[in-house]
Amino acid sequence: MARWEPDARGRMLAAALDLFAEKGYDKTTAGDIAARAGVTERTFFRHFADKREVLFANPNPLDEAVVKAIAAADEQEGPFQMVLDGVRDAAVGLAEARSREQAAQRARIVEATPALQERELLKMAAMTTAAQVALAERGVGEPTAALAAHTAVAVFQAAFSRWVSGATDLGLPECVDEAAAALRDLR
Amino acid sequence: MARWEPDARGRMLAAALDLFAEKGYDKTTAGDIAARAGVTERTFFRHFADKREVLFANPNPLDEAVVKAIAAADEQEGPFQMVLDGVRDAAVGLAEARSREQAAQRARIVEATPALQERELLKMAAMTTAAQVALAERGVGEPTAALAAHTAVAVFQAAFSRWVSGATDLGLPECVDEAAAALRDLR
DNA sequence: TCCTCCTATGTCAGTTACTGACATCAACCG
DNA sequence: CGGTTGATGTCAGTAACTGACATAGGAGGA
Repeated sequence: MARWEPDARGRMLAAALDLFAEKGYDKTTAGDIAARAGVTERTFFRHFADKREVLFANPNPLDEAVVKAIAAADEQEGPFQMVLDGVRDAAVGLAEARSREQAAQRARIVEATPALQERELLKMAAMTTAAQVALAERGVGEPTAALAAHTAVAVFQAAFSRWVSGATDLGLPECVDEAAAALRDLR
Repeated sequence: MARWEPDARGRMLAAALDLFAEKGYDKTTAGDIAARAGVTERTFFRHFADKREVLFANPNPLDEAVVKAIAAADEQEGPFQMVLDGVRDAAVGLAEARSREQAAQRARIVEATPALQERELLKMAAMTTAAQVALAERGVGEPTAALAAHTAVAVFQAAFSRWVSGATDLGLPECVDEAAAALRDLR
């Protein structure tokens, strides 16, 4: 028999989501989450760098998909299109990992808490930087790489918020296509 | 005679900048800053919502310039151009308020500290949202407004980082122009 | 002139997010 | 069977905040 119940991490993840939805992020202490998961607070902080991270612990981060797509992109595609393809792949992956309702609940929690918005922004910025670096490796110089990356990520964010809002029946990847089309019409 | 030295806030602002540059953000406690400014820690937190805010307490925030410019924009300008004009105005304001060297020192501190990057990102996001709202008031719908705002802010960020890097002799507003031109060539 | 309210600050105790050091013990490995 | 490992517990400590209350110049009115 094991010394402890297995999957402490999974239990903490679930407990955190529940508690944040029930009482809100601010009124939930790290100790609360640990207690509901049947572990100590110290164990919580061994698994998650900080209280916010529990909402951002993602087994397959979006960055990867983006970087991979850029590395594999067709030679003659423009830099923006490269990142956009990557972002679309990431969207496919995300939609497979989470239902829209799950994503929406999480989004509601994040939206209600500035501290969590900050962290989300940081993750998006990491994705942007990753794309930038990947572009640089394909020979794209500054500031083109930065702009392409920022713009494509903006498309992703617009698509994501539209998907989550429930204003459309489209899937997340299709929302990306839609937002990309809107961008082309911009200017 | 006054009960306390005047301009406690200004002293804390200066002390914080000094200490962050000397010891780094993480190794500087709120108490350290307060002590150097000749006040108590409690007073520090009365002036700044949290330790990070001391680096972001800006008398005239960039948002304002952007919103104002969008509200005043020419009827026939496209939404992206409206935000871009606003962002350029903001750049003029920022360059007037701070020398490039001041901006660079601050940027170095922020760059070295994830917690500060998060806050910076949040401020940028606030600027984006403000622009989005201002566009909506001019009748621009979603997701166009979101994309225009995000893209223009990306231009600003690219311009700012180029200006601060010292890789060019251009002023900040001219860097914005340059980045905007690079964007037009993108696709 | 004196009284009163206002405001910025000080004082202090408390909560919560984290961190480091060390102990424990099932499981695994030779 | 004994030694090692790894996930967890325990405990003490630091630092970021927060709320409640005290203090005393200064401004304004009676």
